Amino acid sequence: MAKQTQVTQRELDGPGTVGRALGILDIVADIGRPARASEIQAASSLPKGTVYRFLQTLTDHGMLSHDPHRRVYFIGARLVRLAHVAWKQSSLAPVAKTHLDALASQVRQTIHLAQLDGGHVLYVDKLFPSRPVEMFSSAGKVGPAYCTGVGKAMMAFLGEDGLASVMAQQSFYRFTDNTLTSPEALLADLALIRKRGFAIDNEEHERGIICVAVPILSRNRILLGGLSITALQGRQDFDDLYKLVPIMQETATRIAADAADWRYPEIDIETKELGT
Amino acid sequence: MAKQTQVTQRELDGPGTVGRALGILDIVADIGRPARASEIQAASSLPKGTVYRFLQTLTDHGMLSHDPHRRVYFIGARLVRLAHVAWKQSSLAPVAKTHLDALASQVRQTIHLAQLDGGHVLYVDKLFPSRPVEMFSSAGKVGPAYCTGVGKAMMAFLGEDGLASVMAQQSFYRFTDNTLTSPEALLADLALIRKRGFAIDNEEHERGIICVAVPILSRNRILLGGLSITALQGRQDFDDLYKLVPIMQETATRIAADAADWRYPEIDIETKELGT
DNA sequence: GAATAATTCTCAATTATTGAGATGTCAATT
DNA sequence: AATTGACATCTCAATAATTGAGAATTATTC
Repeated sequence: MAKQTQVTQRELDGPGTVGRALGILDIVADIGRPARASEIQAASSLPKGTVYRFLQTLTDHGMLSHDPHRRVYFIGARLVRLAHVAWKQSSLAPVAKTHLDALASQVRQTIHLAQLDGGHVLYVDKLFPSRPVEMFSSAGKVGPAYCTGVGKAMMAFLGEDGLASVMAQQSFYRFTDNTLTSPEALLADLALIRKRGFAIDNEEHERGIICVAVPILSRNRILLGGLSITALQGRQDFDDLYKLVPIMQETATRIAADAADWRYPEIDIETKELGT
Repeated sequence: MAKQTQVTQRELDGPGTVGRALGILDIVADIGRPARASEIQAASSLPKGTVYRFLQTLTDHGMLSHDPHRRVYFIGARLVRLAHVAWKQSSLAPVAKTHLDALASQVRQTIHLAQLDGGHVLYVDKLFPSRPVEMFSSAGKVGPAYCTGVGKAMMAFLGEDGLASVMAQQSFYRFTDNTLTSPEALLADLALIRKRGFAIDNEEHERGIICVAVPILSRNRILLGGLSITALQGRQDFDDLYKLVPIMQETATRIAADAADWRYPEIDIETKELGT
């Protein structure tokens, strides 16, 4: 139960067999390493037999893998396949790629592309100018919404209903001295962000890390995602970052425009080229 | 129903609510683009009501996303998060990374890292020397096993039971003139591969593409994955590729050795560093 | 090798799933 | 505009699958 990975407990009880099964899946993902059945059952609120049965079912269906030797279960490779599809069709990353590349070549700083998922920030792409890109290693990571630049930038442009739901899922854990730890403080900041059009993170999540972030909004102002540029406190200050906001906003606009056209292509020819 | 994406129909009937739900998930993934409910229901063998209910359930749980305007469902972003975990803990990619980088810098050719999943080849990493790396865009892709280098390299070193199951899932669709289109031909090739220790793909999947591939085997000869180097027919021939086999095998050995140590770390400190 | 923990199995009661059809909703067409 | 047809959602009683406590089995620890 690491503070970071605080994924709001999904409803594991009541009706809904599939919901419960997916809950097990989440528990395994939260544990984040191969886990024993007993451990998983302890983390769940379900009776022994049920959990063991679910583990078998999920394993049979490839959602989990099972190492009989060590007697551990872990997230199965089948999900990697599903994720490929997910990432391609349900994330902004493919659409944003060219625009982010362009941005990266200009600003030469770490850029994150993120979306909201279940009240948390889901990073779908990351550009780090010096090192090449690390594959999934950053895409797929989740982070808190209330204390990150992208998180706040996105929350600020959420509809009333959506915002309420996301707010309810924030833990307000104090990561640093600057972390906003109350709904009131956060809402105040969100109002400001909405007004000026971008968010800042002043070491609220991690000491020494500051960033600016802008939302990515569709033409009809629907929130699509967020985009941030990160810097190390000391090496750069907010005055430097502020200068980047216009170009970031322009990038966001371009991404949104492309997203409108590309998000639901009628025919999606799978990139033919593939090795062997 | 593209020929490429021929994923064997999973059991959608009989007992097993979760199985059926996951089947729906697969159907959506197979379609590969946002799909209407009716389309999904048609692809399934389940009655209307059931499918619609599953779609709602899966959407509620974030496995699918739903665009009410266009009335389409598509794979949800939540899977991207799960996949991050999957990729990290259930794929060879993180472990293999350094070794593949080393290999890439020496051979300067396209390298694929793959694993077997449900009878198909699941690519978990790809190194393309010239362009940097494209994120998920290649990881997560699936390909046929019977007509690709890695696929055959892996099949050749499968246990009897495992091989039977994988064989049963091959479509033997003829992609090119060289494609092996019968179990017999394939088995003969597998015997040869087992003997000499590596596989070749002589334009069996795609015209003009040739490759060599080696299996990645644990110390106790358990199949972990496969590794291939691709070339364009004409620019290079097999004599060139054969020269690479030793270094590939050495890389495979190193990966296997690391995998034994790293695959199930007791404590897995999530890479702390993460933007904002 | 005994003791303890972890996992699998058993089985009747229960309850959630089912699915055919009726109802509601949207979009295109005449 | 109004009608049509396709699509999506909802209803509800019968059914069949899930459930879960506990026993039996298997591994692991001391």
